[in-house]
Amino acid sequence: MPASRGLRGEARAKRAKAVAFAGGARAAPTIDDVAALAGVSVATVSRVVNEKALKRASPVTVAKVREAIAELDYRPLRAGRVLRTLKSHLVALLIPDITNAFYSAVAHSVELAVREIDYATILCNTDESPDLQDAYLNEMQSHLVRGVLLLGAVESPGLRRAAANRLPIVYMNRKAPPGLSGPFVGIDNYAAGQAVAVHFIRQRYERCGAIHGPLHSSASRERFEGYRDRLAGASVELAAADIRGGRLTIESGYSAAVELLDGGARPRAIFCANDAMAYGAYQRCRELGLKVPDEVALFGFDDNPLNQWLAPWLSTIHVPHDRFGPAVARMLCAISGQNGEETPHTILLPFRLVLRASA
Amino acid sequence: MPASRGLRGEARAKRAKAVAFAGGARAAPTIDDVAALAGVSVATVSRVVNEKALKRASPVTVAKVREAIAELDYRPLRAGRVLRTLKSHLVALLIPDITNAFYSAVAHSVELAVREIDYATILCNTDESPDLQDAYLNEMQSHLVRGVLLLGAVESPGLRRAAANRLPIVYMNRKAPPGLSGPFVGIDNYAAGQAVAVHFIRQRYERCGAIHGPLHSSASRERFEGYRDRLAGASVELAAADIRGGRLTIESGYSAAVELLDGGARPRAIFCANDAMAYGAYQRCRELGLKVPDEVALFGFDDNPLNQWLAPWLSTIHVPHDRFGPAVARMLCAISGQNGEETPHTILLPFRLVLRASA
DNA sequence: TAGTCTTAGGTAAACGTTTACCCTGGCGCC
DNA sequence: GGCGCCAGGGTAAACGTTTACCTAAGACTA
Repeated sequence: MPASRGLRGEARAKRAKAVAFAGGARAAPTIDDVAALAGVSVATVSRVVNEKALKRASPVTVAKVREAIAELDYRPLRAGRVLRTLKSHLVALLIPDITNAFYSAVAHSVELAVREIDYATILCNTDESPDLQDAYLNEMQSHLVRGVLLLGAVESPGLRRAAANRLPIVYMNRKAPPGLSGPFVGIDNYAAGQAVAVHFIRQRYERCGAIHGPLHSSASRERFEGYRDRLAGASVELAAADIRGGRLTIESGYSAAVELLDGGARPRAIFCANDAMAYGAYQRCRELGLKVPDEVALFGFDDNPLNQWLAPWLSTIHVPHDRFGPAVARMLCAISGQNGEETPHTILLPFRLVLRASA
Repeated sequence: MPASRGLRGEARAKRAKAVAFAGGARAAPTIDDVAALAGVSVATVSRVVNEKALKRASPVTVAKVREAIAELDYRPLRAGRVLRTLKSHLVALLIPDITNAFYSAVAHSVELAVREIDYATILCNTDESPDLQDAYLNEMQSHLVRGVLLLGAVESPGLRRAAANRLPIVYMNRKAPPGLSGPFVGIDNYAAGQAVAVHFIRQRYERCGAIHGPLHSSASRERFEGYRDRLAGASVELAAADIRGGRLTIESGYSAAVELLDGGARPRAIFCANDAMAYGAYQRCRELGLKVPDEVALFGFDDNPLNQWLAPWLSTIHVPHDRFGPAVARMLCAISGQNGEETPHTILLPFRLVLRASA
């Protein structure tokens, strides 16, 4: 039925003419324009563009099409492709706070790795808020994202709904909330907590303290539990009075330290849930004139790249932020390529103790 | 012609049946499903969804539609809308390095503000590379982004092409490269550089130095020139020997400081192009046993939020990162709403000197 | 009462792709 | 010579929306 073909052709011709007359911004060329210029059908152009079924076109045809594409500076519109295939080339990165050095390092790694497999990253700051997380989860579904990279998941109704809808979610750093499950990439926080305890034990610190993060976060909880359990196993004192908790911010670390260091007797070493909290604790130590680490040793978590320059007094757990990206990329590939290869359920990254002792 | 209607209906019915049998993941509901359930036409559903021409539906119809939407958990697919309107709800944020504290603070602000006007942000790390910048520029055009927020533009052929294609670009922090123009949001770097000079003059520092950034970046260049010119105006010495340049990294700042502080005589104060470079310079001072700021005063730029805690010795220019987002949002609105309101060509944000002097 | 306006809503085309299917001509095989 | 097969490529439907246009029925006016 050439009617349809004719209509299309006409519409295009009209537009081309309008452009010629108006002399304004050139309307973006479509696949039809390319087909017309190359003297082939749109199907052929599509095949060339997608390098798919390329054997179905003779070399000379391919060349003609390529030439036309170059001449028109043709770029296939994503929306058309998405609508047709019902698959986008987008992933969403949900992140508590891009301002946090550790998270932004992970974001960097993710963006790089994901781009390599030809996806674009939508940045979503959740601010640890369940409502925001849900809003994003909803919106991302309507974008047909290929995956949601959930860095620092929090419990929320929308998360359960999304999981029920089979939205492909990869949990990063923090495992899925209780009752849910899904692929995870991150370190073994429990083991890391234990490692800190072992270090403290080796140092013969007799009285140890802890400033832990929110215990609803598996990451915070496990690193604290590993630390606590290992210490208990070695009969090193971790008194309730030497434990404080808070949010993973500098201010929160400061407040906790204010309480922890008020009396005469104080812990010889404190394990903080992340570097930021350790910075806050450090501030308090300085106010009290306590030398770090000689009088009070602080141990952080994440290893902010700035530590080397600005916090040479801080020992910490190095989390390999640059390996998050490749790991999630692997998972994304496994998820979309349903070809047998099972999606790995967990990718555990190695961590490393970084010991610093400068004044 | 009910044939078309019938076809659609049939297709849907088939799918629904398939789902019922397979019991697998429910296919996402479409606008047709909603229309069918509510007993109205798709046009009506669309009107309700878009709150557009809402007066064209009676309250009872609107209620019916809303109910159906809720029951089906319907979320309109972006791709359909984009294809039809040829407008997306996406903006691209091109950023040299999300890992840099200043840039990530700006990214945070942008994401927040842009989300408020219902856009999603695509994160693109350019790493200051012209090639990467061009690759992104291309890709973003095919995404039909509503705007490209170009933080730290670098010269590149693709940038010129994109500008010629009328891609709406907002230059942030760094102005458009020579020969190009476009809306800009950022501070008056020249004035900021002058302000630092004025401060040094007031402090009666007699010998001043500078570690500047890449001079092809308008931001780096202007802040250096403002500083240099103002110093010259007050006949304060800024000898060529006391000037070094480099990339905006800690390591680069360190190297520059190594050269600047090697001899016996040395500048009393050094203006660094950003905080990171100042951190590097600080490290060198410590190695040389020089007290900061008592023996060597360091001045940075950007005001990393960590400074307060980790670098109390660093005076700096506070750049209001949280105001970038609202500013670009305003520009984006002006760009898309072609209704008379001219796009402001420049939004200058206020800066502020932050003076710190702790040991 | 005929004409005009408004209100409420339906119809179908169009956006740019991809891809299942169809077609045609040439070649090898029996 | 009839047959199947393959390579190369075209046709048109379909993806889910939005929206210009159409319609029908009531309300108002002259």
